[in-house]
Amino acid sequence: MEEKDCRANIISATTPLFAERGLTGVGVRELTAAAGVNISMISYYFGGKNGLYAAVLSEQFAALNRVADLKTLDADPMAKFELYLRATVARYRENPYLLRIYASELTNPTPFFETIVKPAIQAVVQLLIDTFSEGFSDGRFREGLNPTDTVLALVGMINFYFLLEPVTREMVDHTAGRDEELIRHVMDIFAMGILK
Amino acid sequence: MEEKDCRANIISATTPLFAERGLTGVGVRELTAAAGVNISMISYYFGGKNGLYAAVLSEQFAALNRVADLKTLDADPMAKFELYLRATVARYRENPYLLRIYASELTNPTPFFETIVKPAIQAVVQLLIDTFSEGFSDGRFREGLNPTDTVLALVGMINFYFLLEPVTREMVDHTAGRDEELIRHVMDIFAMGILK
DNA sequence: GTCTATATTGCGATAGAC
DNA sequence: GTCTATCGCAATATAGAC
Repeated sequence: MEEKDCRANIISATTPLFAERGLTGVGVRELTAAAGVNISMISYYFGGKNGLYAAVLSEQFAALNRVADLKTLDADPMAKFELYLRATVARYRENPYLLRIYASELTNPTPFFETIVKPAIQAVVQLLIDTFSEGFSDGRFREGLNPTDTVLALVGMINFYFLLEPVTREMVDHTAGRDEELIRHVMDIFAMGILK
Repeated sequence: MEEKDCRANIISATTPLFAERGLTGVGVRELTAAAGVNISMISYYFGGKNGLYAAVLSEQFAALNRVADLKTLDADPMAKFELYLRATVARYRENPYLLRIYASELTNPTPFFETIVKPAIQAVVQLLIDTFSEGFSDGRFREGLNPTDTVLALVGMINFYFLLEPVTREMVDHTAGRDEELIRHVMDIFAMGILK
């Protein structure tokens, strides 16, 4: 296998293992077996298990950075919030491992939390706060709302819904077919909750 | 140290380590060093590291089971939702490690997820769904609301707020002094979002 | 009940052959 | 660039002394 393919192949084959068991929960032998490569390839391409994990993390959070496209968009704040919801749901569908790695870094941070994870999430939250402030100064939202709390409420509704999937699997339909209903439902509560 | 004290001491001293680094992220040497006991005490009292972790998990989720008190309470649904919020916030203040272990089990489940974690969370969610249904059949809530989605929105707003603390620490005051404002804010959005 | 000492296994990393 | 073989270390667990 040539270099570029091999590197990418190792990353994609090991992402599910890191997502399900964490950095410390999986060993290099299992990682390389899943990728179908020799054990020494991890050191060769990534300088070690931690280096491979950092590469996995970078790839995952690159997807999150695309939310920044909202900034350049010319739309009113509520439409932007809805686009955020849609982008979030779409991202979790395209990439079923992102949320696990995301939440795993929040609860059991590795050395890469500060450099890769935290800045990426902060950028999204800040973008949403700016969006809220825009609508607030236009007088669209109720008085007395705290921008950060409001934004974190929206972020929490959608993310925790997916995070709880292992627990609520038997209580609610988690297939993509219901995504549209979910988005509408969250937007519904949020809009009624904050609009004048 | 006598038996009962020693057992309890090991559990309380190792809970922070398990919470911050996960079951696989910490070794028995470090665990026993933190508790100030000999390495063999883990096998003696708990039959091994996994047994200790299970004991830690049981203790943590016992706190969660106290939410079931809501069931016997004679109050209207919105008051019950507010009590759920208050109980949740109080629980995370009393026990700063519960949420991390909780979320860690959601993302990187151990063998104890199915037996200890999942049933405890399901009971809380089901209780809130029943509370919602009660208010819905009394005609208090807007038509078109899905009970499960609505309840998960509430659960997500409060839990994800705390989960994001490592990221939002510099953006928002996370001290207990602001808890009352947070609860009021979440209840505000939720009530406006679902009431007729 | 608590200790030391050790058995056993698995880990991550790499030297060196090809 | 990819392999085998192995090094050095840390892991969990426990036997057996006290």
